[in-house]
Amino acid sequence: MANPMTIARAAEKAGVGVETIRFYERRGLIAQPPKPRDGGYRHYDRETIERIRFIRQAQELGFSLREIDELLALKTDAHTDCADVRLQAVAKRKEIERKIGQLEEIRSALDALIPTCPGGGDLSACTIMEALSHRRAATTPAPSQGRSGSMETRATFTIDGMHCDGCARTVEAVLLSEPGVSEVDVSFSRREAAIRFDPAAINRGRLEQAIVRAGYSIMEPS
Amino acid sequence: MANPMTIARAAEKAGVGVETIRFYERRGLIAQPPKPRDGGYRHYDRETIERIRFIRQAQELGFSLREIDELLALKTDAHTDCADVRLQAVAKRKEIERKIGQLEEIRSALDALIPTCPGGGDLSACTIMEALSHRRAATTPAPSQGRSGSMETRATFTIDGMHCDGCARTVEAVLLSEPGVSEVDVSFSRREAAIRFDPAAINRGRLEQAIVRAGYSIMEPS
DNA sequence: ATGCACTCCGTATATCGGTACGGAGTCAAC
DNA sequence: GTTGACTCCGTACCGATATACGGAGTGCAT
Repeated sequence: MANPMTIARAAEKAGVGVETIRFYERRGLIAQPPKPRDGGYRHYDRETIERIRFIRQAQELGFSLREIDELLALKTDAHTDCADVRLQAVAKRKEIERKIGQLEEIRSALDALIPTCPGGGDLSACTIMEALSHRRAATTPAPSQGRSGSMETRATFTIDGMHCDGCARTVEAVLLSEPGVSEVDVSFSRREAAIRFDPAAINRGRLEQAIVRAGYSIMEPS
Repeated sequence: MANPMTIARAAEKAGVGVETIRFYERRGLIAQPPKPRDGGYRHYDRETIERIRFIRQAQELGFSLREIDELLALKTDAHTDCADVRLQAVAKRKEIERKIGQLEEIRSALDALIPTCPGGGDLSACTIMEALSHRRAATTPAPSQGRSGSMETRATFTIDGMHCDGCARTVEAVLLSEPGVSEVDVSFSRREAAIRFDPAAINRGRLEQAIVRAGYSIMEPS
């Protein structure tokens, strides 16, 4: 390559800050790239960029930097078996599952609490405050979520590869440009696209194709 | 009470550590209890113990210390309406919900990844590693890199509609998936795509089409 | 040969919720 | 009146994941 890639350009390509790269180097996550002469600038190659992207990807899957360190060590170790990696992934899934469970407990505690609160008036009547003061769970069945019977055809996809709200709007635009699509709501945070369309004009397969053509991918519900 | 409650006993009754109480005092979450004489020991009353328990309860519901601070301020403010408290609880519920959603995304990403992994054998076959390296969904077959050694041309486009580095990588991926494209460098900050391609296999027009299909637009060079 | 942007390195700072330490003071019992 | 447990206070540290700053050096274009 003609002009060597210095840290700012590498950071841009990898989608991180300059300081972050230096931080990763200090952490030992990426090797300090060779400098032409003592005192010169670091030159980054594609490998390193890939490595940084690997780190960010793994972070998005909930791996900590320490775990990513291990993952990277596995990667370069010739003796590593695929099972090792799979094991890590499974363990991480379990951990995520546990965290979800905890949060769901909290949620249902709040769900139990909120409806019993009068929602106005003196604090002394506030059941939420009371519950916080004396730990007692309010016992009210949570409002059930029942909704069915839509006239229109809808589809929901979970989409991988969106990086920001702008991506979500891009996907929206792409879908809306397909014939037969009447309404689209793409959420970046939920990684979801909800689409209303005319089944006579278009089908799920074509919608998927449009998304994939735009550079994103569909995650099949398992 | 006959014998006054010093910090260790208070901590035990409240179910926290001694240092934690001192920490809460420094944070202003609980008032520094009166000391009998200058230089004496703190004496704790039941109120304070209650307050500490309140803090722990709220923490279990996912409130941060800062939020608890606000909650406690509400509690002592005579003008507080119950609706204020309820509002906090509802907001917290929403936040919890969002966190659950994020974790569920991570879980389903892992769920998509794990079953496709052979679960044994060489790392090169590991779809999990691959997904981490190239941020493509596990279900997508990896296109093999072919290198045709012939004349290559470069093209540069200015692109409108990219919102982040992720968008830039998306465009990169889209372009790389076109036949005849050998190297792509998309910069978000410069809003530019530099492409090297084989003119026998593809032309500028088709490259533009690919970008537009992905939801971005080309700004014509004047 | 000068200017300017970039980079280097070490260090400091930020958040969150604590925990630990060290030296001095206090309290109660023996 | 001494011993031993407890407490006080300030301060430093933990772990995670970076971000910010400042002064000196480097690379490149004019």
